[in-house]
Amino acid sequence: MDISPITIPDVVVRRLPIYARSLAYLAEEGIESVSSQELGERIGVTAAQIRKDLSYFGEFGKQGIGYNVEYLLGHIRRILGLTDSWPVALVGAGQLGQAIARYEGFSTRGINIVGVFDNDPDKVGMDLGRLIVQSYAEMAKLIDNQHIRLAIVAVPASQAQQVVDQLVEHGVRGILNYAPIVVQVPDGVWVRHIDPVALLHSMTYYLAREEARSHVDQQ
Amino acid sequence: MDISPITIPDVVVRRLPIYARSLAYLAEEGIESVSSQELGERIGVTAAQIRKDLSYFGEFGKQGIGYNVEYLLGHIRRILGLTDSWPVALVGAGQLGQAIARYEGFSTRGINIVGVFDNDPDKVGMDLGRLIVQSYAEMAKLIDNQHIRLAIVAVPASQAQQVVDQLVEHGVRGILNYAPIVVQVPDGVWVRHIDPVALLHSMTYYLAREEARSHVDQQ
DNA sequence: ATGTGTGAATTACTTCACAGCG
DNA sequence: CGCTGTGAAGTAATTCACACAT
Repeated sequence: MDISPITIPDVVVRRLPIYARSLAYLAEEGIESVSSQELGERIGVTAAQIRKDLSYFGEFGKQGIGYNVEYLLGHIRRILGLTDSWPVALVGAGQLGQAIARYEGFSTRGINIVGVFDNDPDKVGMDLGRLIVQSYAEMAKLIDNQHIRLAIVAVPASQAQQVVDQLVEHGVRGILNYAPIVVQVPDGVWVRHIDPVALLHSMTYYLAREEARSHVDQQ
Repeated sequence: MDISPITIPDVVVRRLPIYARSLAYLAEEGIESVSSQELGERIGVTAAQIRKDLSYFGEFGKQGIGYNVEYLLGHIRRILGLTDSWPVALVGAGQLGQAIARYEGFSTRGINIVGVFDNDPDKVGMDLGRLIVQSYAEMAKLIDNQHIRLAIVAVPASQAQQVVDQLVEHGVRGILNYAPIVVQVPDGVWVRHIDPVALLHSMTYYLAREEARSHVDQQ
């Protein structure tokens, strides 16, 4: 029934934003052309990987030259659906939620936080500069009315699942989850997790082994 | 020269902290035993994957029963080097750095932020509750004296590389980088990146396609 | 010359499926 | 029985290497 034959591997989709990010810096620097080799060195992937990844979507380079930075960046942005900015609901107005709400780096990259929500009555009404914390009731209305598809969850782990359930119920289809818990969502809903502690733990593994090794070496 | 034959795939190492996190919740709930099936359902991986991952490190389960939660958790913590807490330097005392400094979830999981540093004279001296912002000169001293191996970088992209260079120079071997740039490090130094915008962009890809599809369907 | 785009080869990762143990 | 641990089988992802375009 569906015509599109090949689905793009998720690993590739996850790399595209990194390519876009690096290309944006190159554009800022006024660099007009870049080879897969050069781009790869900047972001720590092989040239072949970049070429292969891009080949899923078309032919954007010129043999013997490389890629036109603006041209490729425009294409990747279009592929990622970043031609318009995306309205995003932010749930949780604690330390982390406040920092996210105040972070300037979202709007410059097509992410527009349109509401901050918390169920703590003490937080509702709080002024976060550009935004004022609202209740969950307002959240439901906003998502419905403005057709919000993306949300950031920055609530404690104990509340994350029920918040996600509510978001999904109202039509959110992509969730960036800062709570240290794997949330369950139905098919068709995307979740990405951010757990800084888990990332640190995946490094302590190597550091602990290195530490042990160097002690042995000293014997 | 080295005896250890098989090196563990990094994907496996990255999953261990997720297993540990989930096991810690199970322990809190008072659950004593868990099967790979049950654990897998909680965290969204297959039972076979969990068993295979664990098999790299030993045999921790009992046939017909499953895994003792405390026992397995203890083993994973030991594997990850989490028997003692890790001292960590935090660089950058902006909105994000402040939120990280105040976050309670580090200390409960073996990560102890022992210093916050910023090169902005206006920020140095700032009271962040448990910690006071110090200068980069103090940072170098602390890393040297306390033998700090882990750092969190929460400075603007433009400063990230030079901060990382300094950290590495003083002996830091694991870096959690919040700056939206891929930093270059020598061999033997580990870096993990957190870029919420890139994660959101990897979801807009799917949402944009879904959106387009539903419009076609309506014709 | 230089650097893309891509099938083929390789390597890495996941899942299967079942022997064996409690 | 139920569920682990694990070789074998099956997928997926990456890298190679080269024809071809500029």
